[in-house]
Amino acid sequence: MNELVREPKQKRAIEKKEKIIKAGFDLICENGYYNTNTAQIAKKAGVSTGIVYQYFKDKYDILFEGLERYSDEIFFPILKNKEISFEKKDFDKMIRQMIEYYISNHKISNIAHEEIMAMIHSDKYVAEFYYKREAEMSSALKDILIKNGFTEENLYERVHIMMGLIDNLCHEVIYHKHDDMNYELMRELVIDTIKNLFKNDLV
Amino acid sequence: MNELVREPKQKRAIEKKEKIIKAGFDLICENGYYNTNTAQIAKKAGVSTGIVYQYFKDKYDILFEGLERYSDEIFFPILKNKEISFEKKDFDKMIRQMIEYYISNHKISNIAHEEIMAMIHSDKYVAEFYYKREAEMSSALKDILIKNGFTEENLYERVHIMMGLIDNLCHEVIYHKHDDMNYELMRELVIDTIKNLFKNDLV
Amino acid sequence: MNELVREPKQKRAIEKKEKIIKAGFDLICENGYYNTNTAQIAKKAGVSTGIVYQYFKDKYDILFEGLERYSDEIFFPILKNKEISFEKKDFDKMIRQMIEYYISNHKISNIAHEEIMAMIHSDKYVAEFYYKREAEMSSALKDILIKNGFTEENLYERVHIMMGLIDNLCHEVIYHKHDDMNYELMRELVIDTIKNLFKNDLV
Amino acid sequence: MNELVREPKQKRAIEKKEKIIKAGFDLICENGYYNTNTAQIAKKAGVSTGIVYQYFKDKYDILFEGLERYSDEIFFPILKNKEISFEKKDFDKMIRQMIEYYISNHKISNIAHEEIMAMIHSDKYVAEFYYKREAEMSSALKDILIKNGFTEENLYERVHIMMGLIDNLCHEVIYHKHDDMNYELMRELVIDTIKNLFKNDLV
DNA sequence: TATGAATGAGTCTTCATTCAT
DNA sequence: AATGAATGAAGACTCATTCAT
Repeated sequence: MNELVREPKQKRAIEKKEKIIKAGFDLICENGYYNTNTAQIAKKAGVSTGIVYQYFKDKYDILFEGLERYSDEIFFPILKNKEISFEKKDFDKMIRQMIEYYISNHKISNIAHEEIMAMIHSDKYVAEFYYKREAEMSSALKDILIKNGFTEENLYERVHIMMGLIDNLCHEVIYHKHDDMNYELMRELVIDTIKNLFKNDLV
Repeated sequence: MNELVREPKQKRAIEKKEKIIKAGFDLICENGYYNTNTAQIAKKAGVSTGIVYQYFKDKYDILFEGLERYSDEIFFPILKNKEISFEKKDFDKMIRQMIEYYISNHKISNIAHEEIMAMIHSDKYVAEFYYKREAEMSSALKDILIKNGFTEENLYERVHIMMGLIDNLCHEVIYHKHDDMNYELMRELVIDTIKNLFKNDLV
Repeated sequence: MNELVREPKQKRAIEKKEKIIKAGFDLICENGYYNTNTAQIAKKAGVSTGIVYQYFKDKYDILFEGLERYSDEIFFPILKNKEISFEKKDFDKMIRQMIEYYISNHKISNIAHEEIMAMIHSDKYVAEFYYKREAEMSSALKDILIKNGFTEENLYERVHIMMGLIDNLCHEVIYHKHDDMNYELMRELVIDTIKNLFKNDLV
Repeated sequence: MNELVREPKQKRAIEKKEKIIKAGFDLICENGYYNTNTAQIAKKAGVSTGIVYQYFKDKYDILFEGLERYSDEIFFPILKNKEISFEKKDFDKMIRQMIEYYISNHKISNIAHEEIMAMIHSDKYVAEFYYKREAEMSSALKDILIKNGFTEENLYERVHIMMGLIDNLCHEVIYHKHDDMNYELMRELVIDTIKNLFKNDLV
């Protein structure tokens, strides 16, 4: 363990640190944590192996800082999307937009998404981080909905269930096209189900 | 890579192979694939390291055969449960039983479940295997429901959505107790949601 | 840390372990612990680097087992010397023989002696081991002297002081020939001093 | 190897160099040469790592200059002690004072003493330096004794033997309390032995 | 079949030293 | 004269896989 891990202050150093994080995270997202080594990370970041350990405690630390920087982009980009209308009257449209957005986003970071999910399931701290972030995002979405006139009652729970439904649907659509599953139909069933969850708000 | 992997025919040999699979799978489930080595597996199985490579192409092969043998126990034990009534008139009870069963089962194989989920997300072939099995199980459940009087229309899709809802709920309950989430409430919401999915069958 | 360090049972394996200990100890004695690496040890022992860690927990472990095997040869060979007479009447001769023996022995394992002394001074466990062994040897010498008619009173302490005097003298003679020091004279002074320590036994 | 090591002439530069030497020596004394790195030294000295190599050829050089500055304090402080009377008539008292002083001094710089001893035994140049200094100190002590009326004959050799006896005794007392060794007794035996060495001077 | 000893490439990490600024 | 970022070789240790018996 290097006791002299430094927090870079000069602009160039900060950029270098970011480069390492990006390179490390990209590689891990592409090949998995165990199939990525520090030499590869250093090479991709355009630095020497030694410098890596002046910015990071260990290989794991690179992953973790990467998670902090980039996992929102992969898992929770919806709330940043300005085109989605969260108004009650646009509910049906909103759900459809969220699904569309989710799927297109998943498709871009397909492998990354899966590799990170793998880590969430195998590493305690990654899991902790992810679930905390997930809770924050559910809360944020809840707040947005309240602002748009949704009833507060059970809202957190309903939002959570809704996110799960969307998540499962999209995952299904993207990854494991079962031949005998009708995805158009499934999408409509999911949307109906979500609407039912919010039936009190939708008159 | 050993080209001479043999399929054991004698009884003792078959038992030995099974021992290795069991030992390997147990260890991987407990500590993860990358944190389990072949020496440990051999030791736990009570065989020499060398013999392992007469039964298996490589370490990965042990995992895979383990998956084939034991993953159902971890992921899809519900259908084997004789106490669950799948009749239409017991629908509410059925859902509750499934949730109960799912949770108690998860709790037992907590770590195993997570480690395998990790592999599903990081390994193409494990994923393929799992999703195929998942589809088979959904089909089987669908058939059971049909036998018990459920409408066939969209049934496969509805079953899939239902399983996802239960899965998310249980995962939530078991792993990441968010302080501000009311799980009793959530459970009832999920059950209502599922009932809504099958409203045509439930008059 | 390798949990699977094995204690070799087959003859060839035991020989191999001994070879590693010998190679490691020799290299450490010649170049010092920090200037010896595991690859060198393996090479000198004629084995691969990997095998080293099947017999030893770590590099330090090699050193320590070497100490247990060989340090007596370097530090306390006197008692094994059959030619030395420990009888009271031969006291003067005995001292001279011990000095001779010590010096010739030191000269052979000159560097080894110093490298181990270095470790004794810098490593807690090596020190502990050495001082325990030293005490055992002083006790053994005491017992021999008692058997040869020496008074038991204060004998342990007198033996210890005697050993220190011989040690210093020999070290002086071998390592740092100070130009202005007369070693012949010093030797005689030391012998006289020792005789004085045992004057009650020597009439 | 840096060919441009400069000898600092300005006061501030000299102070900086001294700071590095002190920091380096302190750290090495505490943790050993191999467990001290240049970054730690620079940090403790309050300078940058780069500057170190403007004042010193390499890490070893820092150690060596430290030795030159500070080793006397650790190994030969006795001669500087004004309270010790070296007169013939106070001989018994002198020996006792020296032993006391030695022990209390050892106790303070316990670890430092051992770490430097380790280097003396493992490094040729450190050994050379130390033994030269030791000889100078013996000479100085000899001169003091002559001034106080001691016979010159064999004095250098007798002083050396005496120092060795004290050294061994103190080391014994401080480091490895053997349960079965009577230290009070040993001390008296050593004092008697030393007196015997100087019996011609003590009538 | 079976053993377990043996291999050696591969991994993370450290650190003395140099270099751009 | 000074900084501290950067280098990269080197080291301890691991482990899937093979081999001699």
